Amino acid sequence: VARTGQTEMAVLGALSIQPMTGYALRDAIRTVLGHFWSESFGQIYPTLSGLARQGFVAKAATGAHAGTFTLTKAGRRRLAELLAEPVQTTPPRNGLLLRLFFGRTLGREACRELIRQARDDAQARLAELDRVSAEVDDETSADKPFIQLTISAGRHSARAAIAWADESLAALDRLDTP
Amino acid sequence: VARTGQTEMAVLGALSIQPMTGYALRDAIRTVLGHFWSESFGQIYPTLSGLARQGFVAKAATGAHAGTFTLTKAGRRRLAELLAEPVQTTPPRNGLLLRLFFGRTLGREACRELIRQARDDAQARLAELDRVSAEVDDETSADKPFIQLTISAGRHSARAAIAWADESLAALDRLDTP
DNA sequence: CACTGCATGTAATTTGTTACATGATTCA
DNA sequence: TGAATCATGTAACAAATTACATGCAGTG
Repeated sequence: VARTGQTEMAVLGALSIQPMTGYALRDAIRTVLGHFWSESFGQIYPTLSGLARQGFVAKAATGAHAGTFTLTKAGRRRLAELLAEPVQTTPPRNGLLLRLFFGRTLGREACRELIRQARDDAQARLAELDRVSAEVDDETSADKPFIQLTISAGRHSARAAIAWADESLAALDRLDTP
Repeated sequence: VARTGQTEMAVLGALSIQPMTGYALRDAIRTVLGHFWSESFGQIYPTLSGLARQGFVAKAATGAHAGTFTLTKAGRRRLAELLAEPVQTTPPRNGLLLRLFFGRTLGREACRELIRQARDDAQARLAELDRVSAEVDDETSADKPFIQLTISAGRHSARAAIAWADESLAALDRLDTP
């Protein structure tokens, strides 16, 4: 069961910021990269084993970081290599829009409910990102400006979703009372 | 090889708007739903066979629509059922943001290039959606308002991407000349 | 000492993509 | 009559999720 470059990139990248155990890695990917990335549980350990076998990461046996996986020189090179590869976009699959497209069959009220739900989700996402952004601003790290870039992307996207939802709810209301 | 509800929904939904051959279906999903949905080639025929076996679609043998797949009564019920199911969101996997997050390793200029690329893509997407929106506005169909909803979502998202890209490029420039 | 969280892994299953294979029809 | 497009499918492969299984360490 070979692993793909995508998962490798996330794992190597996370370890480039800090040595971690597999468990902590999973947690970091969920909480830190969670806004734009995800790895399923069963991916991480096999990927780590593979990377270790190829000499890209090493499990520290001693010292303060005992038990954690560390990026090797070769691993750092491999990461740079992977990052330089062209971005592969995943084919879009938006279940919400698919349902709205067939809104005539689904019914207007159900559509409204879906949109309201999407609006609430976006609102919550935005609040969370605002919180995280402020938190990141307080720490000092060479990665900070890049992290803020990704957070900003999430905020723009959330605000767009909210604006769209409001507009769409109004448009649906106009359908009922022409 | 059982098929999932997601693909079924897209296929039944497309056929609810117009009877089509499998080939046309693939084309319609690519061009009409393409902004927010995709089905790989090898999914459509097996799904159609499955739906036919269950009596949700029928291949018209005669008449003007000979050779096309048509939604049956049961199929229409099944579609309503599927549309009513809760939206399952796919786990996020944004290769662009993953790379930017590790921007320190990737390098500033490479980051800029990625963002410029993303901006161009969004710009092209927006122009295309504007075109499609105007096109849809001209025809008269009961589906029109719902279709416009999905197009509007794409436009909001594209505009957000452009604004984010501009902001981010400026932020990266400020890093170089503090 | 029971419970919670840390830590590591495997197996089964689902899902989806790519590439291949085939034949009919249309059009230049 | 050759090339392109329409049309239908299958097989091999790749990727990812879920659920299962296990053990240790700290703590109330």
